[in-house]
Amino acid sequence: MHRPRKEMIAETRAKLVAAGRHAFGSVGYAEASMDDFTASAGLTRGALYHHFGDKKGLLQAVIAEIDAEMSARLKIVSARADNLWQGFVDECTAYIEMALEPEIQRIVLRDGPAVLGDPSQWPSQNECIHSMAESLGKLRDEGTIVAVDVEAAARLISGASLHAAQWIANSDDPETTSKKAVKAFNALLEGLLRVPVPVGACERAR
Amino acid sequence: MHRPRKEMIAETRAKLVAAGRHAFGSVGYAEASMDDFTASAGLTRGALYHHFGDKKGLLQAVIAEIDAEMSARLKIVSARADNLWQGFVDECTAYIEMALEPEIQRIVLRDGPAVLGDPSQWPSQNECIHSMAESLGKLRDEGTIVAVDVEAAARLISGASLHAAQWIANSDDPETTSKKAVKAFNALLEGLLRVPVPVGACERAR
DNA sequence: CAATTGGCATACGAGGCGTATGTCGATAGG
DNA sequence: CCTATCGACATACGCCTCGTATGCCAATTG
Repeated sequence: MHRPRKEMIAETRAKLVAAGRHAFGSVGYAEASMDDFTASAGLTRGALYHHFGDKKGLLQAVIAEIDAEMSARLKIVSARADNLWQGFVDECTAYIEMALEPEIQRIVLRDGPAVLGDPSQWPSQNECIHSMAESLGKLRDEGTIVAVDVEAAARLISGASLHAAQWIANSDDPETTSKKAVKAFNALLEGLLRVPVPVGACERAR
Repeated sequence: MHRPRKEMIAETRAKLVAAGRHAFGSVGYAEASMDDFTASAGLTRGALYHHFGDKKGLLQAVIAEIDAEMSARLKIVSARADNLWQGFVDECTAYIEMALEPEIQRIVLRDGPAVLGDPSQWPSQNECIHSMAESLGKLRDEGTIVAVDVEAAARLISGASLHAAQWIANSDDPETTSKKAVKAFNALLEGLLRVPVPVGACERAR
């Protein structure tokens, strides 16, 4: 019976990830002492180095976990809508809302890029951006949006969402700031839509 | 004659900022040793702590310097165009191009937010975002764009530009990636436009 | 010309990180 | 059933970096 053994190991990994996630999320990556948060999990740095190589390795594992959760949430949101476009807009809104959560904002959106470099190069290949690109691909095939590179559009939108979220989160009056941001955001999104008026006007102008 | 004295002090400050800027830009904030780069300027950490308080203080000074340069460049670009909309589009393009520069990308866009927090709260109140918001305000008064909060729009656009730039910079084929990004970016920008589209905008979008 | 201020260097202590090494229990082969 | 090996994790050590306290020297000021 070699199950208990494997389970203990998995549990140790999980405890380290959880402790790291909490520490990174609350005090930030740079200020999180490995001695401290491994001890809070009843372990030492020895276990951390054994499983993750170094502090960066643990950060990667933490981010991969959060990224998977975000991706799952986005998929649920987009699948729930009546039509594809609405599903996509809901997905964007959900993305902004997730970016408002302190843990996600700090670990994935601030410390992550600073420590691990550009997110588009991460091993956990930004599941949630891929999810958005997928939705955009369907919309393009459907003819709802103009012909653009879906990954490019997804990245631009996620970038805009991210900044909007940070701006809102640190605002004096998050409520009204949020309204402003969402309105401007929707205006930008309409640029993607293949509606008669803008396109016709564009061609006539030529 | 108290000029030489003041000049020496200003020169020391400038040397520290320059050394820090170089170190932060090449190896990153976290990896930059204060002992090393102050020594490279012929000084010690004593001078740094005297003038800037701590490592973060120097980073702020470096970012303020870079931000001022960026703002000046953007103002020149937007003033050079034939009409306001064209000037704004040029400004956005220039912003993306600046975000491609490794020094700006690393110091202002990656390490800065991680160490100093959300850029919208910085003392150097993001001059360049303010510049973009100004341009947008004129466009709105002119009736060229729809009625949105200009600061919100400016932040969304800068966020999108920033991500686009990082994506391009780390791409295997920056040339074609750039084309994709710019096309998608222009599509989003058209969401801001009232119809009819000003002449010139269409060709650029295609 | 003396006193004081301020710019900057030196010296010291405290963590934090990474590595090398040790220990113990579990698994596997005979 | 017994033993050898391997892997999971802890402990111990040295290096580096940061922040502060202290000291020195030159320049300004009255």
